[in-house]
Amino acid sequence: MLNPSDFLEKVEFRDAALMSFVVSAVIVPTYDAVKRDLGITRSEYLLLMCLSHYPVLTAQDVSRLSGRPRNSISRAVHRMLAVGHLARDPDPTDARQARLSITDTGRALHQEIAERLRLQQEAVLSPLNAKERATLVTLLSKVVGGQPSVGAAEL
Amino acid sequence: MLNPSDFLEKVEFRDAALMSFVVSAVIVPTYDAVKRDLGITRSEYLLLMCLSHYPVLTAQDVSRLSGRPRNSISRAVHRMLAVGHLARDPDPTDARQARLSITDTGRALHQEIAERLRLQQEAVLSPLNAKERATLVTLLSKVVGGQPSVGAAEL
DNA sequence: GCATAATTGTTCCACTTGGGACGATATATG
DNA sequence: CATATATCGTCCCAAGTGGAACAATTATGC
Repeated sequence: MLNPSDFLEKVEFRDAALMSFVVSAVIVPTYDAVKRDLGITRSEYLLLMCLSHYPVLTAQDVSRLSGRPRNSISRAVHRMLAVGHLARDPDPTDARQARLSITDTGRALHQEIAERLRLQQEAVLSPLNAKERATLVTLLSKVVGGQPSVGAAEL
Repeated sequence: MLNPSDFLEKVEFRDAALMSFVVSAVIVPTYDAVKRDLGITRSEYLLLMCLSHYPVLTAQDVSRLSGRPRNSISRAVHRMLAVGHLARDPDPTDARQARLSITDTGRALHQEIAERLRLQQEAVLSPLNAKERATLVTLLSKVVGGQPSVGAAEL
């Protein structure tokens, strides 16, 4: 029977394909489960994640951090506002932008999702021991640090 | 100014995020350019890639190899047939399925796209020397080989 | 052998996505 | 100070996506 991983021995850009395979193994099943169980889309989670790590951001900030277009963030903001995971206050110094911050329920939701992703990451990377794991992170960090212009991760 | 890579030091699943960042740096700009210059979508390229590595496949085979749903493959097959990058012959032993194969122009197109991806991969991974590169591949292969059930890479 | 189940490829449709344009506001320039 | 330019958030719309149902065909079970 044909298998998706058969490709990894043939593809012309094997290193990237291997990494993509590993990333997908972490993210895809987890997001499917998150969407099914919690009703949260990827854009919405990215929004919560951004606000979990920065106390106040504008929608534009989130767009730049996450690499998603502004209209996607705008939609996510409205949904998260409607369910109370977000607070929005007008910026007193600039009426164009609004100051977004996460609520307690939003933070709890983020932690639940992040924990799922972390657990799946541990499961996928379990074939590596601690030293190998450290080496992997070192190498990846070196690659990221060497990029001239930075895009965004497709989390 | 906020930067997408700021996240990589904060995110709860850093290893996967680092890998995702690197994969995106290879794939996203290249596919954008391929779509702009050559008018080929990701599903269509995946179809050509599958058929470049296997002489004859059914649409179902391509679906399983690429991890895309069958209707996406069906659409891609029709488009690639229309522009002559694909040939389709009925299977004499099973009238349900059709035998797909790539044409010379399709193969040339695949090679053009694969070369672009390979070049971008080399640029992104250029911070690593040959030994580091080999270590990275070894570690990634170990991870992939240790997965109990295999999904698909999001190429 | 015949009814039932499974498989292939396709079509339909609801949903998501992101580019472009827009009004409102802020900044830069002359 | 006035006008042009830039930025923020939003809305509209075309394009892409994948789930579900479907007809045609093949495999399976009794």
